[in-house]
Amino acid sequence: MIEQDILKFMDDALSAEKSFSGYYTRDLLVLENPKDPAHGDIAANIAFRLAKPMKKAPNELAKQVSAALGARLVGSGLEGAIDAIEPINGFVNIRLSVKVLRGVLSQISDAGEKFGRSDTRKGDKVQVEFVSANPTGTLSVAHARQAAFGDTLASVLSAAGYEVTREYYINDEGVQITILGQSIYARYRESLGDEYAFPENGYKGEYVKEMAEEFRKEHGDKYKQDTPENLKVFSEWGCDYLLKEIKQELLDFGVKFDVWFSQKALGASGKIEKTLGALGDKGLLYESEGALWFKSTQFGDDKDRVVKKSDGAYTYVTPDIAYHKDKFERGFKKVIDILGPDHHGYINRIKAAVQALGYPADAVNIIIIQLATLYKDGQPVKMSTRAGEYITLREVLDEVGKDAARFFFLMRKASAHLDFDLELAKKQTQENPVFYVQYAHARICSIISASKRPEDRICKADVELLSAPEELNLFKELRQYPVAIRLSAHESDPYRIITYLQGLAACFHKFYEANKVITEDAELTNARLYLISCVRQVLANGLTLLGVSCPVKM
RNA sequence: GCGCCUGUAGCUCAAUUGGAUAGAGCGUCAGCCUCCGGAGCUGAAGGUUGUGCGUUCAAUUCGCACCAGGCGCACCA
Repeated sequence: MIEQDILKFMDDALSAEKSFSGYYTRDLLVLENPKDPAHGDIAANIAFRLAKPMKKAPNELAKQVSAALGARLVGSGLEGAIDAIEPINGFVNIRLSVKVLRGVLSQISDAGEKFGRSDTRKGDKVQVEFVSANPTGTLSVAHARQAAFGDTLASVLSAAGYEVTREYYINDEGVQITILGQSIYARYRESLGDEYAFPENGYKGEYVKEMAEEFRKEHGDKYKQDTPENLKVFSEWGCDYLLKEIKQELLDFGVKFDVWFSQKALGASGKIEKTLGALGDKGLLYESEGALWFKSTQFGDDKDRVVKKSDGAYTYVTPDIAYHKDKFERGFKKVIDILGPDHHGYINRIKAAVQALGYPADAVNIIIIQLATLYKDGQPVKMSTRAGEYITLREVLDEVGKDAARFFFLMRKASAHLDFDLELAKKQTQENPVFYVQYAHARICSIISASKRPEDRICKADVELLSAPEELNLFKELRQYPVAIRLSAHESDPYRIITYLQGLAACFHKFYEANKVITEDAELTNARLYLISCVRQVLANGLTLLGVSCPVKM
């Protein structure tokens, strides 16, 4: 990469410069991309950092640095790559040559769908756990955003070179599952024509009635007696039924998990007891008021937590602590938990447990995904969990389709509330950002097809013919794609890919308005077809990362 | 009461993690099709970045205190 070469060149030059000796060190050298094109392609703020210790004006130093670099440019091997090194406002601005900027095209056509990916972290195992909704109902909008986010974050990390596992933790035993079984059972009795009291905290949704109906069709009145054995059958049947539905919904949303991890299996393996044993051996457990407590305050939690209630049952966190221990024992260096905003209070508990078990606190990264508010006709769509009424993932999918849904859920950073305008997501016009980006892709395909030259026959053309301002802008924009991936992985948030794609699409549309691709000039036509096929490749790479399709026609 | 998140143009949001004149889309107003997809493009108007201190050569970004909104604070899951 040219940035690395320039960094090394500058470091060598500045280290050798006598007037800076004693002041300059490598860590002061930071390169950035100026947003104003008048400031060149790469900028260094080194002069500001040297100003204080050297007691000199920044711009004075910027001039000195520029002169020192300029003097060493010839013979450095970079003389063809750098057009200018100039001090402005205390910054040292470097302008790359058109030749270097154009170089991105061959990088793209050589790497193809791998362009933007990196393998520098090969072997770093990362786990992304997300959705993990209790199988007691279908998935909601909140889960939908978590699903889009988790799946795409996993893709981004994988593009950044990590070895990623997507995992879903199934809460397939415990109080909620018992209540689910009771709820189905009650509806089952109703469908058999019996009077039967519906459980107080039961699941009141319509789907429970449908499930009971289904169950009755399968088994008749065979499970009519309300024995504990029979109720267990309802719990297990219901859990399996809903899990199957959840899996299908996620598949339709383009989300596929590598591992479905069962809490029941975790319990059966004895790992929960083993985990408590491990904590006990470290002296981190104590008994009080008939319950067993974990000294989580030793690791930054606000209060100690009960792990075993006075009635002998585990609390919600206990299996989760064992689960996290199991994650690390499976070799994950980094574990990412994606949770809903109702889990704020949970972060410190898990972090405390992870540390107590001997792993660093930052080995687990807990990301809270804020809620999305759906808007219809300019009005927020009411969400209510009471009486089992809520907007489901399925409804959003049916309403706007997979592409728009995924794109919209990812548009904002996870920590921000998201307004999701259902009308806008459906619109096939320029106002709709997902169509704006897809349109650019389709438009390129259309031009290539009109050129009567199949894409696989478009080869490296005479790129020196490409020098229009809009073409230079495209080179610069294309160069930023790997940066967008790197930042996105670093911040653990894919929204930046969306921002990037919107920018690239805009750059392309501007190019299109100003320059005709297919002309009488065969050489220029070739060169421009080559350029737009590179743009298409990068748009496709980005959209694929998001799980959004790349239409050839719209 | 305590904790987390958010506050930027009329609306929805950016701003390369502390950089240069805070940028896009929608909406408003004014333009661009004999032409590869007008599902696009060009221009104008629109700002005390919630408020106040502070740190810094430099603050939308970091710290503190307020203000406003959202969400959490169980021997529930």
